[in-house]
Amino acid sequence: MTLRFYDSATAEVRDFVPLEPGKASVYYCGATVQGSPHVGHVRSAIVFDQLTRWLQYRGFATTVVRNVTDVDDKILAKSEASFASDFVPDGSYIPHEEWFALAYRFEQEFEAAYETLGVQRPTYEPRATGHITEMHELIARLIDRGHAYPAEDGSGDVYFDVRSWAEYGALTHQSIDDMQAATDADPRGKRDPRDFALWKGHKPGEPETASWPSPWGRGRPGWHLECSAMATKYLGPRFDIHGGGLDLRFPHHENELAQSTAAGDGFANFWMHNGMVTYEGEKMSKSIGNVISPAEMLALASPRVVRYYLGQAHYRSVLDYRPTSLQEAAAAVERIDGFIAKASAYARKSAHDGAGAPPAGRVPEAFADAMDDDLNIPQALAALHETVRRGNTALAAASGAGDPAAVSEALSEVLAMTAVLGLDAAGGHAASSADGAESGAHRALSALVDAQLAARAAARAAKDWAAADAIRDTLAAAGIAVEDSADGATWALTAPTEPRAQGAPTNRTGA
RNA sequence: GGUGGGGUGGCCGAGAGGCGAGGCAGCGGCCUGCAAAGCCGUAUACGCGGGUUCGAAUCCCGUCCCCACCUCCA
Repeated sequence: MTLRFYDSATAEVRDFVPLEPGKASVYYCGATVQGSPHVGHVRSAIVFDQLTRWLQYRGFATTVVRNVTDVDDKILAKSEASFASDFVPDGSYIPHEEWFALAYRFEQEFEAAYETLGVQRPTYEPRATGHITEMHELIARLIDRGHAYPAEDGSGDVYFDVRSWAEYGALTHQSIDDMQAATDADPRGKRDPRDFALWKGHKPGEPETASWPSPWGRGRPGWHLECSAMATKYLGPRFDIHGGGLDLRFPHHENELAQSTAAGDGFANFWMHNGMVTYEGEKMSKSIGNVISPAEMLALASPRVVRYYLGQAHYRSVLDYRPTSLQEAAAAVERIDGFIAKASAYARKSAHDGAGAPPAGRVPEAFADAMDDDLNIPQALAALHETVRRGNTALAAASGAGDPAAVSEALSEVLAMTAVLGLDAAGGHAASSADGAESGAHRALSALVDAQLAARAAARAAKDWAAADAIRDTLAAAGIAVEDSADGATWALTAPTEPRAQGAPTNRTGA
């Protein structure tokens, strides 16, 4: 099967033919760093990380650009509020914080969340404030071509002239005349209420530090412009894929497309949009307040489980979060990890030459076909679980004599699949407690548990079942699960997912 | 008003004219001292009403409901 993606602009699945053979260029919208990340941001990053990893697996030299919007109305407003006399710190915002300090602080929070959840760093991660000159050049081109104009009210704003561009609305298949007039449309110096700001004139009261000189007066960038300027700077006037959340399709991406194509650039060949995350059927949104932070999720489950959960649905569908969601994901992850741990141990044992566990190999054909088909992750996961089952069967068959070849093959395939899914990267390291995790505390615990298991083995040998079971129960109560196998007992810490996580996150705001 | 996405078994979640993806939970079995883990088996599922067809969850007509975007949002 050839690699195909759904293109939002044409509303169809098309073969992916890169502009340059063997290469792929991807731009996806990162965050406006005006607050802490929430799961929607992280889902989007995971989706495009999966895309990146799959392009890389398919052999494309992939260049990925993700922007940081580090100046905008909200960042300035949050900063301004932090200086107000009646400002109340709420845990996320602190008093007297300059806008650039606030933006950078949240940028680092985003980076930490991405890192924890195994999102590969993009090739480039440009900030809007670092590309003012490129934006000016783009604005000048648009004015020259008759698609932009300085505000007629002397505000210093520069607007894109939507009526001058017949293709405006092409991305979302809307015509300007059918669009509902925005309730807060501020006509100011606009020729049409749909015209959007490329450049925002500096206003009295706004910090001087958030303004830059320009041919149209001091000011700062309009939101949409930065993406056009930075995408074309790093990827060229035409590139392969532009991504982002579905809610960015309009107006953000529509405006990007309009300004770039009106300026004469080809811009994106494919538009890919990930679906929203909902909370029990309702969209998570800052304005509604029903958001769950990645931090809250990570308090309930390991990074690996959170990554699995956020990445398990098809990227275009809605992902609905419920209080039981993470437990369900944890069960699936434990099944996968259980196989990896057992198969790795088996491979080390059976490899008399000390070769150890096999490295990640090729992905099964069924998995590859699913991924090629517009990143059909749910179907790819079916292939993953089938391989795990096959591997477990091989392990069971091996308990007598063995089927090391089959175990080794399944393990290498499973490792390849988890690598493509980014599960191996989440949390910084694999979750297997059988090896790794060589902290002092772990060593100490290991010694204590091994002693307990030795005592239990002795009790079992003496057929003192009561004593043996008492030891197992004690360990279980401490969060240590014991598993017997043909060659002795193994133990593992019970996954951190709280079995009683029935209630909604307690610090859910609103409602 | 305009644009787009949905309603699949107890739950999550694929599929898109004929073989009941996969996971979780449940039930039966194997294994186990008992468990756990693992393996095998196990479901009159496709919002509702019509229609087309040898055959429809998938196509057509009608109908009900949900969600998103059109305003900052991943």
